[in-house]
Amino acid sequence: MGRTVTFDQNEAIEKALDVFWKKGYNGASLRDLTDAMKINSSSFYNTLGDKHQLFVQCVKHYTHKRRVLLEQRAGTYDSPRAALEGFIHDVAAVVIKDAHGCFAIKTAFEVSPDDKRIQALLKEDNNFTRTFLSTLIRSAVDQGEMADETDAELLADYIISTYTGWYELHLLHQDPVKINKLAAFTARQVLH
Amino acid sequence: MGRTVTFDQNEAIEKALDVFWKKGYNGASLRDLTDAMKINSSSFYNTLGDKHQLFVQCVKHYTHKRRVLLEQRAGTYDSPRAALEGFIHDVAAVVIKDAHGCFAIKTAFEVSPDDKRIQALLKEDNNFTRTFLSTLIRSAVDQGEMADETDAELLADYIISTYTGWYELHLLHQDPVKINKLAAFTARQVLH
DNA sequence: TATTTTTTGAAGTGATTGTTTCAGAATTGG
DNA sequence: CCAATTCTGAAACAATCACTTCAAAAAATA
Repeated sequence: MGRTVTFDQNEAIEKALDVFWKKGYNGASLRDLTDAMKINSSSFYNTLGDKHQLFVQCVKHYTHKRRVLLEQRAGTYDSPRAALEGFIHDVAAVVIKDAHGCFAIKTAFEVSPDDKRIQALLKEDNNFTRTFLSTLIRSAVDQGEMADETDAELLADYIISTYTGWYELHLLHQDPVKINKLAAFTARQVLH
Repeated sequence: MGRTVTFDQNEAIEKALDVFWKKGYNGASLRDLTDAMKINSSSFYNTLGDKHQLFVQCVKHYTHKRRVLLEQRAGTYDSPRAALEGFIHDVAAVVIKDAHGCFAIKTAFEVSPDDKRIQALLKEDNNFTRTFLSTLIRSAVDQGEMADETDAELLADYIISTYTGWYELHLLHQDPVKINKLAAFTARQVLH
């Protein structure tokens, strides 16, 4: 047996994600990426493949991390209605925090129309969030916290499409108050 | 006097806009652009400036065109409430039609954090839409078509942020029914 | 039509793109 | 400690990037 790889692959992907997040897929050069990952390009091509494969790994890493976070948070609430309200305000906090917007949304607009591999990953991530929300909504209905005639799927899509817009508004105006107001308004609308 | 420019500058900008719209700022090469515009690169640099100046012109062209269309449509309705409802369904139709999403939103995510010139243009466009909507809402309130306590600014931001998300959903799922359902739901929520 | 002015086409600029090559350093199992 | 194997660093790859140069073609004025 020969020498083993010295650098942490997961750590490298996180560094690369930062670069892609900031500069986008086309805006990030391989030099930007290898500089951030602190590995030589030969090591990169030997282990992680090429630029596109790295990007796929970054998208997977990002969506997986969000998924885990989502499930962790959900467990801390003691009613589905409270979980929904918590979700909406959590999203607002993330929108305000992320300087370059949501990596998934950014990627959806930049590469997804022409890159079916990436599109499939983002679609899957989107479906997960929708299922997560619609399940929560159905539980709330079952427990009498929300009206019986509520369309869970529709309301889930509604919530998702609403907060997507918050990212754009924050990118342009950088006004945290505006985002928080919108979140409060959305919570009121959804939970009436 | 010498020779005059033979190509139509406005037409060239429209062609360039198509390329930027499809490939993004970083994804579009100068070859892509001059090929689409059907002019030589020397003619391009002599008249339109460089890549970034062309992009600025494209953003201006796009936002201006939308602005004109918005004002035209608004005149065809006979009540502010009907105009609001019409606006929401018009947006849904555009979302379904545009293969690569809204150029302004796409650009907001791709370049606006690092390009203050572009950010300012998009912010201005966004402000125009908000003013347009909030004016409409205030008129509706004045005419007794909407509740007195309505926060016009907030509701305008709410509508904008909601339909931004429709673009992303349509990019990923390409499901017109879903978009129309969301539009109908949003109209119901806003106009209750 | 002659002259002046400007545009145009083709080729070429250096820099950067993503990717490869390969010799030598490093680390493993025997 | 040796030999086999694998990783690493630096240099180089062709292709493409945004952009320039310049002579010749074209058109406007006189």
